[in-house]
Amino acid sequence: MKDEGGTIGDAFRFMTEIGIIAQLSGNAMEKALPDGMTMAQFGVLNHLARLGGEWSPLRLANAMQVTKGAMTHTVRYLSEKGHVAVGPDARDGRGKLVSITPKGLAARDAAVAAMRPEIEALVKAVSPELIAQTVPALEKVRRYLDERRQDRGRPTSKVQT
Amino acid sequence: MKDEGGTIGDAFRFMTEIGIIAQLSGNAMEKALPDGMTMAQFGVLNHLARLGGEWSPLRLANAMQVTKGAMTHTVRYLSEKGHVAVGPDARDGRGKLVSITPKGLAARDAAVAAMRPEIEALVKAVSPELIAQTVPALEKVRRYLDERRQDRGRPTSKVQT
DNA sequence: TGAAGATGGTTTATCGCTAAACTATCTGAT
DNA sequence: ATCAGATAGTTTAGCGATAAACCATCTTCA
Repeated sequence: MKDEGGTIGDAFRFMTEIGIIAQLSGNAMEKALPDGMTMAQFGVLNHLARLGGEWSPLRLANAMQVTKGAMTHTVRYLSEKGHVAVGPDARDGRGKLVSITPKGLAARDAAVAAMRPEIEALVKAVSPELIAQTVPALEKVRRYLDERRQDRGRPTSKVQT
Repeated sequence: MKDEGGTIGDAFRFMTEIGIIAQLSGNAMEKALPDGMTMAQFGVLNHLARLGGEWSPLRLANAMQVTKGAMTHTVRYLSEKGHVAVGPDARDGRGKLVSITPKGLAARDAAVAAMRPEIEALVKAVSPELIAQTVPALEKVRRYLDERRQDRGRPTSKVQT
């Protein structure tokens, strides 16, 4: 690297740290979550709990930023556990509609409660201000990467949260 | 969440963004990398290229923050491609020693060259200062998580870069 | 010296993700 | 009205990761 220590080097460090944090934190959270719930499952459950309504698998996949194949798997799992209800879309014979069940809502609340102490410990140890200040920068990077992805991949429609 | 919008909420956003960025950026990099090289393989190759010498798989696993089982797989793959040489450890009949080959060095250099334009575009689009300023906070979070991991998991020895 | 426990590495089971191929249905243009 | 192309969802193959079980070897200590 002829830029050693410069902006490229910083970006490299940035991405390395991001990767490790994602892995370690996801792992720590999954250990804390009840009933062997995974972060992928929690993400969908939390999304449905916060926004409510009926979502097609594809819309969920876009919101979670994963492929539709991955969402097929996650939805099936949640459905088997009774955490979401899956039905046909009356207006579109190809489509399905997913909504959270009371059991799913309870599981989501339990998951949030289980993660809270872990997150509180992290925030306290690292400094609440530091974390809060970092969020805008992360959002900017995420938005950039998301736009690039739309360009390169197939036109899977815009992400609509 | 009774803390909606507070420090817990910030931490939650923080981790969500981190997770998405890790996934999208890792994915973008792997698309740019030559010969179907993955980030896991590049990580090991880059590590060996920068620090040199002979490394046991376990030490590599600690440096990359993955389990030894994962490293077994990555090392075997790199070895099959001729990017690393794997031999027995003369001082320890159980151990192995891994070192980078000239071919591996060349592959690593090609990988760095392939990633550079992607990273430059990201840095330019997001702001070099913003990224550089974020790194220390990320390092602090990563260190915290790493320490927690040592506590919880089996005592796999300290990480020694 | 000899047995118990620690440690390095591999393997297997399970889950997550992507990419790409495939089915079924919808839409739009002629 | 029909047919080509777009779109929703599933499936399969392949890689990454963890956790846990399992060998082989090393270390320690009584």
